[in-house]
Amino acid sequence: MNEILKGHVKSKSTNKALLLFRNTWRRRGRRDDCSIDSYTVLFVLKACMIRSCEEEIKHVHALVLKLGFHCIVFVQTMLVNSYSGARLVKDAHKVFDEMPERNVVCWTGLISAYVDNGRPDRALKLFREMQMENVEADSVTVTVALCACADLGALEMGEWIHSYVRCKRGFKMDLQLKNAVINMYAKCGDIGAARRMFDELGRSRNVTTWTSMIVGHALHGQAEEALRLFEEMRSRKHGVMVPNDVTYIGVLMACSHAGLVEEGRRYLESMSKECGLSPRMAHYGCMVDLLCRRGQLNDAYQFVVDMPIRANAVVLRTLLSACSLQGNIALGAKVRRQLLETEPDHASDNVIMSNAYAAAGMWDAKEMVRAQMKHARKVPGCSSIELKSSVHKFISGDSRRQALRNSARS
DNA sequence: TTAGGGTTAG
Repeated sequence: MNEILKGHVKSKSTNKALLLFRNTWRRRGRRDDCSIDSYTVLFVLKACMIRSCEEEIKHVHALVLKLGFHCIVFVQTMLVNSYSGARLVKDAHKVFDEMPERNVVCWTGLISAYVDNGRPDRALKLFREMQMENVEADSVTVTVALCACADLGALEMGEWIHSYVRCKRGFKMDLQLKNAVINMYAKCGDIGAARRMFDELGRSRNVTTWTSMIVGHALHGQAEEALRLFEEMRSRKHGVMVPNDVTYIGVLMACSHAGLVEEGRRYLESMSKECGLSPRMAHYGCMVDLLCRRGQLNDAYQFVVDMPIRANAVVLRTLLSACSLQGNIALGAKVRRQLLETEPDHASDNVIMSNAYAAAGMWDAKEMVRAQMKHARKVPGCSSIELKSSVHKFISGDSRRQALRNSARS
């Protein structure tokens, strides 16, 4: 049965996998050869992880305890990963805490869990704890830790990790890790270091290497270089290098930062025509941003109306912010009405609109929005700085400073 | 037979 389960999970047929397991579970006891073992629950947990269903994971977790498989490290690691996939980081951490022995894979699983769930600061703290427990990081752990640095903008920590892997004897830096280094430098503001690493890679670059560098240049406002790299990537010089949908996000971001409307439209069109890729919300979002930055608000609105998919709140908010900044009250009010349908109770939309009314001297309208805001949920603003490889987080309206002691140099 | 890799709009 395990082989069939494995096949279903591999082909992402999670329904079939769970159905097979349920039937086998029901039949248990009637036959002597009940084939449920720790491998079975491992595959079932993997199916649950793909589905990210909280109830299913908790149900299988209960079964794991009942069957006595809770001390098997493979099962425990899969539980950590499954809980993380369902955004239940506390549960993932609880499983980890209860593990009698932890190896590098389960440490990496929990570090990834925090990165995946928007807590890169906690991820780096764990990375340091892991080292203090003398568990040696491997290339996967380091790749994930570098991603946490990139998310936090923690350049010092990223540099330390980079020099650690370069100096450590016998440590093999594979391409995925090198790509993570490029991404870390680009996101942490050292575009020169990112580019040096990219140049060093030469012919061993893959599509992710190219994409990371294109996105990096775009984020630094170096649109010309980003687009030049894209054209170079597509030239025969580098063999067959097919851009993917993320590469196109980088290209559209570059166009947006440089105000290249026509080029942006052309790239969006070429995405499906030349590469057979379907634009996603993020691509349309880039185009809306591009039109807005050029001051073409009506074109941006028409673009949203003509989009083959319904605009999400992020796209509408891009448009609303641009209307507010450029003083287009009428269009702003129209977009805000759509936003209220798409995502009501988002305080920042009302703040944007209220400020727009205030800037236009429309005090009654402003007061009306302010009155509505009293019932809205407010999410506090948050920022962080890195000092001597420690990340310090500040929450607005909160005098407490959360010093996150994740010093790297221990 | 068994666990981990992270280039994504604002």
